[in-house]
Amino acid sequence: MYRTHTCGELRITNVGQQTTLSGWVQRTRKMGGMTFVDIRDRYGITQLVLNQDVNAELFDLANTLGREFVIQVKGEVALRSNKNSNIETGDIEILVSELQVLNESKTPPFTIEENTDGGDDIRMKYRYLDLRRNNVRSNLILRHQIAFETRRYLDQLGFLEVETPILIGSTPEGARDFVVPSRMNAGEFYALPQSPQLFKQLLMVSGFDRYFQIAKCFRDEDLRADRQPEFTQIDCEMSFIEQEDVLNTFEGMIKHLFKFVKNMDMTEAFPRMTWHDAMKHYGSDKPDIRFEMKLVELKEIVSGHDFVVFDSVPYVGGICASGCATYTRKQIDELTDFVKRPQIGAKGLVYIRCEADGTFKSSVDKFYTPDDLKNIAALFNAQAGDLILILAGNKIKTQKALCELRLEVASKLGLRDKNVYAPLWVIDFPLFEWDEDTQRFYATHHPFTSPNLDDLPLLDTDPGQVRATAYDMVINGVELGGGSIRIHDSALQNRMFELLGFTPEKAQAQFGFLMSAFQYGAPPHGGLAFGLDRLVSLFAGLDTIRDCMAFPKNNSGRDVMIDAPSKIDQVQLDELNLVIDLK
RNA sequence: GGUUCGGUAGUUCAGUUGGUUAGAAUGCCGCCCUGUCACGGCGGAGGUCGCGGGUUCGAGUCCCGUCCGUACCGCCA
Repeated sequence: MYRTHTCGELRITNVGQQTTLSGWVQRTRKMGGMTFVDIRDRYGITQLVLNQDVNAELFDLANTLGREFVIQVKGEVALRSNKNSNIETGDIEILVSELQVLNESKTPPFTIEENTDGGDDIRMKYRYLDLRRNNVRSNLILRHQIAFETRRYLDQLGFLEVETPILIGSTPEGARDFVVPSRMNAGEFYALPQSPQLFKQLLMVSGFDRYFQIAKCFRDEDLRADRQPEFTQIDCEMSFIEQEDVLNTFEGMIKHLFKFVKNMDMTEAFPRMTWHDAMKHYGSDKPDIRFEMKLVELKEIVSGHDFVVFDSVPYVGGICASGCATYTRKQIDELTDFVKRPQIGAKGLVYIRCEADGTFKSSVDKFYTPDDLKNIAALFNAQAGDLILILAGNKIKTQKALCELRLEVASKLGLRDKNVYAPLWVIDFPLFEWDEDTQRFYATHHPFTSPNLDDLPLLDTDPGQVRATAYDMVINGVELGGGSIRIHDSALQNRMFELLGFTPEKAQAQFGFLMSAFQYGAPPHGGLAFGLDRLVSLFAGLDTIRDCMAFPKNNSGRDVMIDAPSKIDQVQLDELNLVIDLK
């Protein structure tokens, strides 16, 4: 028997018992005639003690142990004379009577500790060592708990977990597909699913009624801290429901997870905000509502004062940074540089300082009287001591820039506390987005999203104004998940394809199976999907989803541990009828 | 495709205006140390300054190119 206990479970009540432990050497401390060894496993750390006077041979062996050696020890659990309150097993130690080295270890390239000395690069190359670290492992434990509680909640509500294929066909809309060549069908390719979207709708046609799946999804796009080429969705679909049913069911799921994973009670109903209001007040379709600082539109009030910057643009807006009137010139310059970065793209930044004495000081004093400034400040409800920051330009771009500025200022003010969770639903997304480059409409969500039935007449007159029955759940400015009520009527679906520029033939070729299925009695249905990785990283307070995945890929989509992707043998290429022609 | 920051000891980093033998911490090795727990003390080893070219009497440092990594923009229905 390798062990009778784990390295994390022995307590003062075990004193006097004989025990056998197995684990990794965390560290040894040599005191001369006495050596302490910390032995670690997934459950914790226990101190071993060896005394030269008691057993010199054992003592010498212990002094040869290196970090990360795998050892087995037997001995008596004893009370420590000097207790360590920092660890759970700190009241006891093991008086070692037998010691066996199960496996030696090379010195690891970085230390296996909470605050490791390894950078991301080296940690990813030796990810199996990185995963021995407490904080990384605890993220995976959290992930397990979330997945487990998700299954428990949905099972209780009668949802069935159904697996859908990984090797499917390519679809033109949406993200770039990962593609897999078919040996048995020369010259043809599978694609990996971007999501199980079509399959879950087909399951509704099959009468499965309530489906979910914790599903791997694949998108071949450039990566970010919160984007990996393969990621996991909690994918759900329901029949005979309306938007309200979906929102309630999955608001309940998130509350369940907060309760059973984070032990936090979320009793309030999640607020709902239309997409239109989200853009107007926050400049974003995923607003962070942990704090207010809403965007205020100023075009009307600031126009007509001969200030050409404001007069010549379609949109002027600002935010009020409370308590920031004390910002120095240097701090304001930093904010100006921030918004002028090419990624944000503002031309400049105008400020109005609401001084403590009730007067106003601004960078545009030349054009506005103290009364003008007072009226502007009133729109923000600004108090003495606040700082108003104003941007001007193209409406969408400037709102986006204000959104970034708002988040930046909030970060500086400490308003983005990771322990505070502010969820909401964003609803009433537009059904279509117009693309200037290709001069056509694209589906904002996807082509199977049902229009809001009240807006059906607009489909013919002004498609850009049609609202979709689509919804996103947003927490702390992170889009955690989203979905829609789907079209279940093939005539309406055909109309959608038409508006999206599909010819009937192309629609038939791409989605014929779905259109056929819909002719055999498709129930009204809808659903959504949550990003499991984002959910876990939000719960764990991580800045990147990589640290809640066991084996993530780097920014270039490489797995630096196994060195993938990689070249393949000519034999394999020949089998697949592939010729490499690098440009 | 673009923008930003970075690449120096096993690791994390410092390195002045371009100037003698490139430093620190940590890890590693050796010796000492009987109550440590980030133990402590003494000593030691350890470097293709990412790579290639250029400027210069002289380049870790300046210039050009390139590769790699990071965050972001585009992209991600």
